[in-house]
Amino acid sequence: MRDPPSADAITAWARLLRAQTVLLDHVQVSLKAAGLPPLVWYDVLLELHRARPEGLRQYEIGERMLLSKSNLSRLLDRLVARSLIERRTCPEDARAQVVRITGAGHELLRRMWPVYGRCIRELVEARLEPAERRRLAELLALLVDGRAPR
Amino acid sequence: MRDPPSADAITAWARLLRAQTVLLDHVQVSLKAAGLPPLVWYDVLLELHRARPEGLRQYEIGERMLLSKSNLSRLLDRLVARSLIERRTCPEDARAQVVRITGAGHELLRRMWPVYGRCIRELVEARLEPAERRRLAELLALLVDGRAPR
DNA sequence: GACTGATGGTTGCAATTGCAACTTGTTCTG
DNA sequence: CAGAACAAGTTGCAATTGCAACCATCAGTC
Repeated sequence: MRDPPSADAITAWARLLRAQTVLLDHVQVSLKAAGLPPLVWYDVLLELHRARPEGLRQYEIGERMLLSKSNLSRLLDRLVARSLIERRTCPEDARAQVVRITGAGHELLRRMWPVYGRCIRELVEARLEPAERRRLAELLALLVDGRAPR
Repeated sequence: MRDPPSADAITAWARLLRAQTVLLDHVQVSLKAAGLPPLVWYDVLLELHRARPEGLRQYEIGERMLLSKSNLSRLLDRLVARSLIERRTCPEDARAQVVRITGAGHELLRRMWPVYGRCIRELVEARLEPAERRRLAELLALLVDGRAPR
């Protein structure tokens, strides 16, 4: 190839993929072992928790979480089926749905957090010193947002 | 929860998830836009390329890539169907399959690399200084392997 | 106000994935 | 060496995902 990436860029990339796969896998397995739903449910509910009390429109959730809209639509169906969220048509825009978290949704967040939090302690806190964690977070932010003045 | 993870651990974790999602998505979209197969094909072929000339047993590929065996079995079916790899029964163990990359497999690696490599340049090399890339790689390695003396 | 193009969301369909059961062959134990 | 436990892969089935077509509504233009 014309201008191949530098070796250290490739290494960083490879390790990013690997780290994410390994750690995420650990979390998913832990959740499943505890009889809890998949992580993406937690993420959705957490977004909705943060967006209280107004809730979010579906496309806003999709943007934040980088989920395709069809995927999201059916994911929300499942959450509605368990009464973890409620979907109601938006007063200002009849096409749109406004999504809100329910009491049961909060309850599930509360039950998932101990397992999820423990994973974060084991996987991140136990393996990196505070300064290292901060540095890692900083570098990952650069990776996502570039050096743009935000 | 009893002993919640520190804020910086949570931030680092959240950014890791986000970084991986955003960057990986970019790569997948680029590959698709170029009419190329998904990244996991590349990864498998690359493992097999590295393992020349003997090839690998299926479970070895599974271990390296953290793929479930049923998933892997069918993924390899697809690669065989395109003649990118060949599967033949292992002489020492009649249960096992030995997998090798073919000429067409190498050819596909060669065609995917420009697109993949460009992504790495854009996503990693362009956004982090060399020292930052090395530091990131270092921290991610700690995250995966712990501080164990390797 | 009717027409055109964009937007928010859903749905049908095909491809991928995960789980559990199964097949075949190996290894261990007595 | 028989029998039990185990390991490598495959397969059936259900759940999830992605893509494209679609429906309904909204916004802009004339």
